[in-house]
Order: sequence, then C-alpha cells, then structure tokens
Amino acid sequence: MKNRLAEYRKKHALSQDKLADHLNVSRQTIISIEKNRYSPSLPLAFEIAKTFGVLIEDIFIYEEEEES
Amino acid sequence: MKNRLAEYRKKHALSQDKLADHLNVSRQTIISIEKNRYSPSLPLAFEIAKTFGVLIEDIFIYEEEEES
DNA sequence: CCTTGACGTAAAGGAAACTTTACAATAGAA
DNA sequence: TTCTATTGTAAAGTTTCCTTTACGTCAAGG
Repeated sequence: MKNRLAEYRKKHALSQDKLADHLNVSRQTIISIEKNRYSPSLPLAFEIAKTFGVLIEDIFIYEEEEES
Repeated sequence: MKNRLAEYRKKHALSQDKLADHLNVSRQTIISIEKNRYSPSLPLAFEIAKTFGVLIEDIFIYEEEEES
C-alpha cells in the first residue's frame, strides 16, 4: 500500500500537526501513515479523503502485499 | 459507517464462507463486517472492492460517527 | 426423520492501529 | 545566537480488528 498523504497535505499547505488536529488523531498517526508504517483504519481513510475532496483511491494506492 | 457487503456478496452468489476464503480472512470477519460490528482495515476494504469490481465508496458508506 | 449448508452468537487470544509522552534535529526568522 | 515551527524517533499502553474454537438455529433434500 502506497500513499500520497504527504503530497496532498503539502498541496493544501498543512503541517502534520494541523492535519492531525483537523482529523482528530495524533501527530504520530499522521507520521506513521506518511512513513508507511501502517495503513489507516477505513474511517480515518474516509476522513482523509474528505479533507482533500478526493476519493480514498486517489490517496491510497493498493498493491498486493507479501504475507509474513 | 454503513456497508452493502451482504448485498454485493449475494449479488455475486457467494456464501460468507466462500467470500472469506477468497479474501483470506475468517468467516467471523465477514459476519462482523456485514453486521456492522466493526469496519474492515483499509487493505481488506480494497480487497473487497476489488472482488466486486467497484470502488470502496460503493460498498462502504461513510457517515460521521458519534464518539464514545 | 437425519444430514448438510448457510448464517448466527460468544469468548479468549493475537496482531494492527492509535495514543501519549519525551526527546532530537533541522531550518528560518527575530 | 536564540526562538519557534516542523519533522522525526522511540517506547509503553489502549483500542480496534481479526482469528480460532465451539456451539445454536433454521431451511432444504435425502
């Protein structure tokens, strides 16, 4: 799973902190998603997409993941 | 968060068991999502949408949730 | 009847997502 | 230089997602 969160965030001139506030999550969560440490929950993915006025599919690019 | 998983599953003539197998998750997971006990992870949401050839937004309908 | 398939519940345990706190590094502005 | 904003790391704890196991119900077919 790739994502373009940092890209969209910068395009909208938001800091990680401001975005986290807006989404009601911690800054750590934003960092973790941007750095691809994990995927957001589906509700959070919806909130993110809504924030930028796009589809979930525009920000999050799904690719088969290798299983552990 | 509403979802139309059961609807899409039936439209494709799949049992919960077959769908679970196809998605590599347990039948409990399918039941829990259909019965709205929780939302799927984003990767699973992608797999589900892919299975039915639609967008995540077609199956999962986001609505502001009341916070505990 | 009895069996089988499909759907449902419950509970305990593990894994993934998210929080809070604390601290470090850099860049730009005063 | 010093201050502030921004991004980053790490660790410990909670909540949500998902698994496994076991069992209950109902309908359809033998």
